Amino acid sequence: MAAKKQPDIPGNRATSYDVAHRAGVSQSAVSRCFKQGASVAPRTREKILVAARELNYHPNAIAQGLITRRSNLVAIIISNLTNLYYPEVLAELTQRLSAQGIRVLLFSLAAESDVDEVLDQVWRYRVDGAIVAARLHPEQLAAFADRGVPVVLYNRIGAGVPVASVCCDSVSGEHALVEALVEGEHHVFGIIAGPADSYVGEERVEAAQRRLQQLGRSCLIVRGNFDYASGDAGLRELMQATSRKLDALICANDLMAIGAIDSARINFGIDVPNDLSVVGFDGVGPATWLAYQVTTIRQPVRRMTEAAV
Amino acid sequence: MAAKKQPDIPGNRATSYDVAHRAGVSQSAVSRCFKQGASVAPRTREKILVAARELNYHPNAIAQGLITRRSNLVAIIISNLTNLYYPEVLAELTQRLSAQGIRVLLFSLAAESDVDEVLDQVWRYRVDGAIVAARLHPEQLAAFADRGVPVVLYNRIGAGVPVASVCCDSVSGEHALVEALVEGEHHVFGIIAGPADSYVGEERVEAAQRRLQQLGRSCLIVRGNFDYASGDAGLRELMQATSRKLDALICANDLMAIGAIDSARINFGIDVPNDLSVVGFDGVGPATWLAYQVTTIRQPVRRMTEAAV
DNA sequence: ATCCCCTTTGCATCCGCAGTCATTTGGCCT
DNA sequence: AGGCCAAATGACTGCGGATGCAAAGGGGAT
Repeated sequence: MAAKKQPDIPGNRATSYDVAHRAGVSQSAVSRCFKQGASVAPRTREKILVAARELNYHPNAIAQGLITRRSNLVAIIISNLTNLYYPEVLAELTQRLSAQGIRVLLFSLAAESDVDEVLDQVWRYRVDGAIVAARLHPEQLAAFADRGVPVVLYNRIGAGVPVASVCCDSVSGEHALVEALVEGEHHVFGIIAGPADSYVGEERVEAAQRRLQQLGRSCLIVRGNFDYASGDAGLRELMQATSRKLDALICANDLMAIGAIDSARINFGIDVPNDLSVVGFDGVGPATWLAYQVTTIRQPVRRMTEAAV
Repeated sequence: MAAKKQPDIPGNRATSYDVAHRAGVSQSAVSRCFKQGASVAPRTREKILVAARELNYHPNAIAQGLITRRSNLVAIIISNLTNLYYPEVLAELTQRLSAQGIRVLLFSLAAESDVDEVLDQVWRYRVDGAIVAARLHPEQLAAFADRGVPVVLYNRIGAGVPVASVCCDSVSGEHALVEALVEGEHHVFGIIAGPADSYVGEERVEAAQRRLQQLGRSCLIVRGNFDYASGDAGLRELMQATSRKLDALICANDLMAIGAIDSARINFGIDVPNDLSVVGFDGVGPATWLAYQVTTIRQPVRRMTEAAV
């Protein structure tokens, strides 16, 4: 008479015991039934599944995580999601991880200094791994190692610490871009680099610069910070710095390339791409828009994420 | 002698018992120490905190979740992250929720049909709430209610079911846009709508259309599906359908507006904005780029997310 | 029919922590 | 010094499910 549990009250979810009771078996049987590969008689399994459906039972992942010590969670830490490039990566990652039965715990940083707070949370949730697209101090990286949490750095590299990381092959990508430009009879080269502390930015620029030298070309370099506005700013700087007519521009990422193109057309009346060729790097969506058609190296998002998994 | 636990082995994390033992207190004390508002003597707290730091102890959120029945997790379900508009929202949301001590479990859908799989996971993790920017069947919505999981629909609305949702005030936004266009001496109006099953899309278009009628203007409407390509396609359709010179174009979102602008310039040689005014809706980043300067209503992301929390 | 072996099943225990209750401690007043 | 009350602390249980182990069941071969 005194029903301790009222199955109709919202939030009072069925447990494996409830299912077991209803199916007339033990809790272990229910547990085994939901763990594939376990030995359960077809008849029993059927009974249990029916009972589970009737009670609307879903195994409690929290409890599972507690006992198995596997949360099936990975943390994804991204410094600034508005980067235009990350959303694509993120979508790809979450879907791919989902397919593996792994859930994504997302963290996004308002400021780089928040990393420590975020990491605290990461530890608490006992994640099985982490994918990081943000700057990490060596000691933060070491913290992952201490706790046995696999980390994959995305387009970053560990400063002196051995750590897994997936990066696109910036070097050969830039080489290809430079070669294409040189073959296209371009002569006055400009480069808009990324911020000095960006690993990929530096790598790309260095690669481009080296190749240009090998091919006997020189170039001007200015710095941006990967956003749209710094494409504009970078172009202005370059225009001021050179007296000769700039006809090839290499940008460390697509967004700056787009900014530079817009600026060239609007502020300087330059005909892109006829009078000035602009190349970027990333292959983000907008680069393919009619107005831009930036030549760019599309980062192999798919393969990169696969490797990350 | 026989150390059962070797604290140095990675992955073997300290528990509250370990901390208690080291600090010479009971496990309860440790627990209380990390729960603010509990009564712990300052001296004891100090001892515990020292021990915790030495052992690198972080409370296990999984175990906490199991016993308190609060996971401190919210699910965020987004159908297509590449929408350009969502990343901004997502970043804002994660940061805001983090500030509240709530973590984000991210799900992204490859296809609308995957919703049920995703929901299964959502139930398993016993999330405390969910924010959904995807189409949900009424029965799916009902499932949330059954389980007592608060849902917030983002720019969607429940089909006949009462449910919390945050939306931007599309109606007055569109009214304002239309009025601005009419005052600007525009005469031939075109509208590129969203897909028929998009709630916000329809709402925006209807609002614009109604206002145009009130002001004695008529317009042509074609459909798109919110992406860049359909801005181009929509414009082509409109150009074909009307003999008079189109001079005002209203798009249901920014991305289509951008697509239309590019198409107008490149495929039709139209001078935007001098010969054709284009307005959008969203206020996504690229809309503010030099080349576009789309007039748009910026959705109040900040306030919307706050409301969602 | 008997025996044997393999598949099913149930029991008991543990994962790490929060909260309940009973006990102890310490401060303070008379 | 004795007594009293509130604050501080510890033993204990349970959240929901996984898993080792022993017991029970079923089928075939002899």
